[in-house]
Amino acid sequence: MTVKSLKEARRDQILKAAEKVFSEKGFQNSTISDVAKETGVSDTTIYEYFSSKEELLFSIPRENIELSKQMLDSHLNYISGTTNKIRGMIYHLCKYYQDNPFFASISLMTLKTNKKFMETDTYKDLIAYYDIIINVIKEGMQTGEFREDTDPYFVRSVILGSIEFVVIRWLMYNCPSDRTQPLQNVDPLFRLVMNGVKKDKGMKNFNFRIKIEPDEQGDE
Amino acid sequence: MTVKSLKEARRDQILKAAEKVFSEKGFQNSTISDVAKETGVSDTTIYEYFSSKEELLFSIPRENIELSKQMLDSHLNYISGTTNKIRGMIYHLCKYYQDNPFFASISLMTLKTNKKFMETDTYKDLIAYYDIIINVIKEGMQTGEFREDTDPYFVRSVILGSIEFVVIRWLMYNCPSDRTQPLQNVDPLFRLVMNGVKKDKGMKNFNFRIKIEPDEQGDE
Amino acid sequence: MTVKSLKEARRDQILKAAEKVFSEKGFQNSTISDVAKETGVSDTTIYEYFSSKEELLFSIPRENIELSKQMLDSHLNYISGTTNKIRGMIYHLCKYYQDNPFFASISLMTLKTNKKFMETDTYKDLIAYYDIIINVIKEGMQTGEFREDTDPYFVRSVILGSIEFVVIRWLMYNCPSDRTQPLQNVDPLFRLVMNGVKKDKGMKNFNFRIKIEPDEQGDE
Amino acid sequence: MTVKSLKEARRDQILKAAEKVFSEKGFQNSTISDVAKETGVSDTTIYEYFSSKEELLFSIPRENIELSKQMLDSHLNYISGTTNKIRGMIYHLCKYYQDNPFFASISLMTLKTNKKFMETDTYKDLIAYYDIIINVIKEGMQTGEFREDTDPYFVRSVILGSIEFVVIRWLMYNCPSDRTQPLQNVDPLFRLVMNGVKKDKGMKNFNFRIKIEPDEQGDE
DNA sequence: GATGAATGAGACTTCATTCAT
DNA sequence: TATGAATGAAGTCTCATTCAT
Repeated sequence: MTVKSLKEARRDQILKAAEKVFSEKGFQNSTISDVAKETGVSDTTIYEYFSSKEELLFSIPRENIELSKQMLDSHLNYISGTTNKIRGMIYHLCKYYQDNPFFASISLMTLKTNKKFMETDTYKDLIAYYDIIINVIKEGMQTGEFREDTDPYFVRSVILGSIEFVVIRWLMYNCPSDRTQPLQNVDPLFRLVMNGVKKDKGMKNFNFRIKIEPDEQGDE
Repeated sequence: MTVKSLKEARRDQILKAAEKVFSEKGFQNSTISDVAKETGVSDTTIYEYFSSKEELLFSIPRENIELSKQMLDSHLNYISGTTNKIRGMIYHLCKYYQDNPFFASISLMTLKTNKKFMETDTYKDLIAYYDIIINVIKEGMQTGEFREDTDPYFVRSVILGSIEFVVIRWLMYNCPSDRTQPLQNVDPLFRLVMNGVKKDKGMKNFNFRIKIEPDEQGDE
Repeated sequence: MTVKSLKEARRDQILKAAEKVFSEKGFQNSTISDVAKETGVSDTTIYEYFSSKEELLFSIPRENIELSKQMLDSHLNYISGTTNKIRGMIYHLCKYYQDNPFFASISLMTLKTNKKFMETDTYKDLIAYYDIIINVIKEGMQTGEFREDTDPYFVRSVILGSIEFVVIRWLMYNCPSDRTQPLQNVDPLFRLVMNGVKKDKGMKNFNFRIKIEPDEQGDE
Repeated sequence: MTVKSLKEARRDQILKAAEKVFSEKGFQNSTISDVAKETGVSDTTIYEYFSSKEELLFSIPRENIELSKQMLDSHLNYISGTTNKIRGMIYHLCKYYQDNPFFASISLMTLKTNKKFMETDTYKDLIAYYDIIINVIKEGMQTGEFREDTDPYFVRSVILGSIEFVVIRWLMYNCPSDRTQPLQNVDPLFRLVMNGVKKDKGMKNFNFRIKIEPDEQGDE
């Protein structure tokens, strides 16, 4: 248990305010002054904690990523079986975005297409974070749960792409509490992915040969 | 065959230049002056053709969408069977982005998250464009090719989300000519989606007999 | 009877259009393009007739002044007696402004405070025009109708100042057809001015003796 | 005695500078940069105190009107009799313009014909200010000093119109220290107005009968 | 530690005006 | 004669950032 220094607390306040402001108005349309007002301090104070507007932006995901990663790790420990882990990951990603729309907005709508962000350490953390998915898929391939010809990177792209797509849509329509919520897509996505990667049960549990014989009556 | 007026030709020049500039530097980091230089005209001339920087931005996708739609329609005419049409669409979307990376960049990295763009007619055209996918999927469900419990909107999200994800990645790494190219994902994506929506061929479309024989040699 | 050449006719069209446009939007807020549109020609055509926007502005009063002067001269010929002439002039000034609000607006709201206009020949014409008032007053002083200590320039300032004041007010409220119309002020102003300049009829023109007798009946 | 904050002092500096600059070059021909240079600050600083060039313009009259009103009120307290008050007002108006030619210029040559200014609160204050004249005239009518058929609004128009006319002339010729100075017109204007509104002393103070007898010697 | 005050840099946009057809 | 096309010059305004208190 860490007692946060005042300095840290103030820093967090600013980060939360920036997350909100940037998320609502967009990074480019937000001013330091907006963030300062939201925080309740003066413009100058922002610069006591962050050297530039951009650094402030890039600081936002750091803790979110760490937190999300911790949560996911913790949950995966409860889960055995790669199939179940895949679902756990999909669920967690959707849930984290849904519970943190400000972060989702900044992450998916600002940082994702920011080349400078790609050069930060935080981006490397993000990449590392997403490697969990790769690892789980590879694990599934090794245990024989998943097909050998699975391309883990492609599968990850489908998972992340689909989730990000629905989250962005949801954000663009101001996060309605309806069936377009991210979490609604968990099981459909899980099933689709599993269909793609899982070995056919029948194929898996039995070794057999098939001889297909023309069916006399045919059926188009 | 239409002869373009000088005015139209100049307008197209500016659009092409803007597409390039906005794509390379990002919309917010580009200036009208940059576009003017790229076009080879003065700043003022830009305003003779577009009333504002934003209008210039929003004008970029219009023709791309029309063209892409025409091409897709034209190709789909050659294809029978919804399954094949799905592949045709995935192929076309990937190909159009891959062949037009400037447009891809603006479309996916700037406009996709721009709320004002959502209010334009062009956005409505885009929505209408993407409805093709819905219609094909529904068609497949009606003909019995696809499962009745398919959610066309979800499937479309997966298709578009996955494609957009890999295209953005590719763009962020400056469009390398390697296996990360969008078109590389066509068949994996097609197969994954088909696995999810297709009725089991064996179970449905054919009547056949299976003779299961003990496998002497084992099976890898 | 002069037959106006096409050139002259076109020039007049432009002048009328400019008068309207400048009057409605103000000179500074009007563009050459506005005038061109109002005239129904291209921007460039304006420059065929006037070398600059300012020259166009300064050309507007010329004909108005000439016309107004002709009309006034013509009317004054019908009038004998300086007193009546004063009224004629006040009437004419009010009437011309009331009948030509576009001209009034440009004259009183734009040109009156434009130092460059003071250097034009048209301005000299205007000065000459207003000298009519001086001359009439001086004439009245010579004939003994007006007091010898009258300051013609001051009187003219009162006449013009009062008229311009009420015209500007009327223009600022968009020329309502009510009692604030310029012509409503003709007689009040005439009377006031006459009170100030006329020799006291009783005191001056006649010698008489007064016998003051107690008033038996009282007098309210 | 109020100690002005630095902020207020700086604001006043800017206002004074703007008054001078706008007055000398005209509002439209002046730039924010001109005002900034005259103040001795950067362009941006102007915007710290005024949100736009127009707001800066509209802020100029506020304090002048307040000050002028205070001065007039204070002086009127020393004066008894509406006749004397009328003179006091004419004197004050002329004097304030003469002592504050920058303000006079902006007020009479820029704001007077600016429709947007008419929508400001400051304009309402101005209207209220000028109502003093109306009230004094009405007072004079009630006390019987002025004629019952006096139109207070017309009289005010004459007073203001005449003063504004001579002030503008004086300003247009760069405020010479000669007989064209506004204050030179105080008594002529006062006399003229009084002639128009005052009841004839003789008529008022005495009741008498006049017998007019022919004068044997004749006169003039 | 916090901030009030100030600013440099630069962007978008407007418009009078010219040139070649 | 008329104009379509183009532009140079300039101005307002914004904002991230710094400095001195």
